[in-house]
Amino acid sequence: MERNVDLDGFLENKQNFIPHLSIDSVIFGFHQDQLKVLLLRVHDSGVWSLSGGFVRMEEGIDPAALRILRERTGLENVYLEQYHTFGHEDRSKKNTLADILDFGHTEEFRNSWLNKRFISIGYYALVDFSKVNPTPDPFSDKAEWFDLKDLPPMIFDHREMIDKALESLRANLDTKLVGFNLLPETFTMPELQSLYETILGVPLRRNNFQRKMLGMDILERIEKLYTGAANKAPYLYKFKAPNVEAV
Amino acid sequence: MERNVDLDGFLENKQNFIPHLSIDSVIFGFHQDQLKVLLLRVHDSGVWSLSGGFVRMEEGIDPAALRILRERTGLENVYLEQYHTFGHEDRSKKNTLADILDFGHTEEFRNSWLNKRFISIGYYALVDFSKVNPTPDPFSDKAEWFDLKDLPPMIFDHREMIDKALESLRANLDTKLVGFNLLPETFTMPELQSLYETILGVPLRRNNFQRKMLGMDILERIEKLYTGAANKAPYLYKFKAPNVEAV
DNA sequence: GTATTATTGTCCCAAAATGGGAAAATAATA
DNA sequence: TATTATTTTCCCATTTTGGGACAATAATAC
Repeated sequence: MERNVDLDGFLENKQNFIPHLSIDSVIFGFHQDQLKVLLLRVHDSGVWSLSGGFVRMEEGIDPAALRILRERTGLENVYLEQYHTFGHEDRSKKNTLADILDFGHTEEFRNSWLNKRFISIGYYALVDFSKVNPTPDPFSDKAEWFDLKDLPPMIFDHREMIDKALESLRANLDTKLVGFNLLPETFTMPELQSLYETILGVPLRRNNFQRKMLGMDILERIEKLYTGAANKAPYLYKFKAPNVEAV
Repeated sequence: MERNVDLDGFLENKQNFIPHLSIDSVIFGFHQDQLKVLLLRVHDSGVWSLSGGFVRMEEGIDPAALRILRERTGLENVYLEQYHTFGHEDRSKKNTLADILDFGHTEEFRNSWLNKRFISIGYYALVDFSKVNPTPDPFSDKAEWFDLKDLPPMIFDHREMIDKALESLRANLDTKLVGFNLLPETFTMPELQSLYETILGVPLRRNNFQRKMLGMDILERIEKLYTGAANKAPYLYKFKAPNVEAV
């Protein structure tokens, strides 16, 4: 079965990437009170992967991660954080690309640098869901958001990479005040609370949550009110400090 | 100037290491109320480095880090934690080995895989100072403990690697109860407090520190008392949970 | 208009955790 | 037996957190 997958120069590593080393990013978004991750479907398969890529010989790893992210989302300024490097000896031995992609030049692929053992540097990105333009890469034919609680089969160890990214995000949520990067410019207090509840996986109390957030003096209350329903309209807030600092 | 530095097979990568990828470990110890790091002196130079090494083609990165650690300290079971991967494009362009080591086969070295750009996975280890047997590696002629507040000139970006490791250690100190790995089996409360004060860099209150530690129900009080001076002898404690869990 | 309903925003008090001073205990020495 | 230095415990004031109740308000129902 011949599939028209264009790996322009990839198989021969014409772009001069560092061998055995990759970058994978868990792209988090928040939509309809759910935490989402952007995944790529490996060509004509039921197997999905994180947004990944390789590091050029003269390129820093942070710039490489940002470049890859730009290509998958269209976004220039994203909050990005390196959280763990995955290097178990057989992390890429299950659900390998060679197993999934059986297009024409299979033999060429199996022997190429792409089919070797890889150590992958894990990043997670926090983006404004509505601003993302999901774009597949040469290994995939589709880019789609998935609910974190309903993930599809995934390539390699990408499932564990997501789990660990969520763990890191949780740990950083309070200390680094990082959640705002998942929301649009302005938001209501219930929206912010829902975000925190979803990430942490626990319900929080309205009154105490509001007290804590306002007490930190990081929110600016926009005077205008929100369009609404048959009840009191919530205020809109914006985050005082500019979003996006990490990396 | 010809120096007798034996890099048996290193220059030609006979051991089949993954190119462009290294591991560096910040080995922390605690001695005389000071936080120490174990450093290696690059052959006949005033420049020092962390304990580092490379990953074999079929070897996981955690086992590789443990192997390197074993070679430098003689210890089998050490608390080891991966904290950050350093991959700035010119992180290895200052104080390079080629600059420092000017032994006979300089030309061979300059052209070898060792003199290329490296991405380094950073670990930190917490060890019982008294149990370590410091041992240099093929690139160094001396292994020595340094006070964290009095570090010598260091190769590459190893100084920043230490700074960032300390940052991570501080962040993990309370949540992961990791400090006990720096002490011997049994210790007194003032010793434990001194450890915390030294790592965190702030003075703590005796009474409240003790309340907090005892309140967590992780310490077992050994009934025997400590040999002493002209005052009340402190109790000895031991950590209930077995040390060494990470990695 | 007035009452109703569903939320949001605010207030208050009890419980728990923390800061910080002082007293009790004790091992050696004078 | 008193003194000294240090460890351990106790206690109270302050701050933070948990949790219930009430006031405010935007649309709808009457």
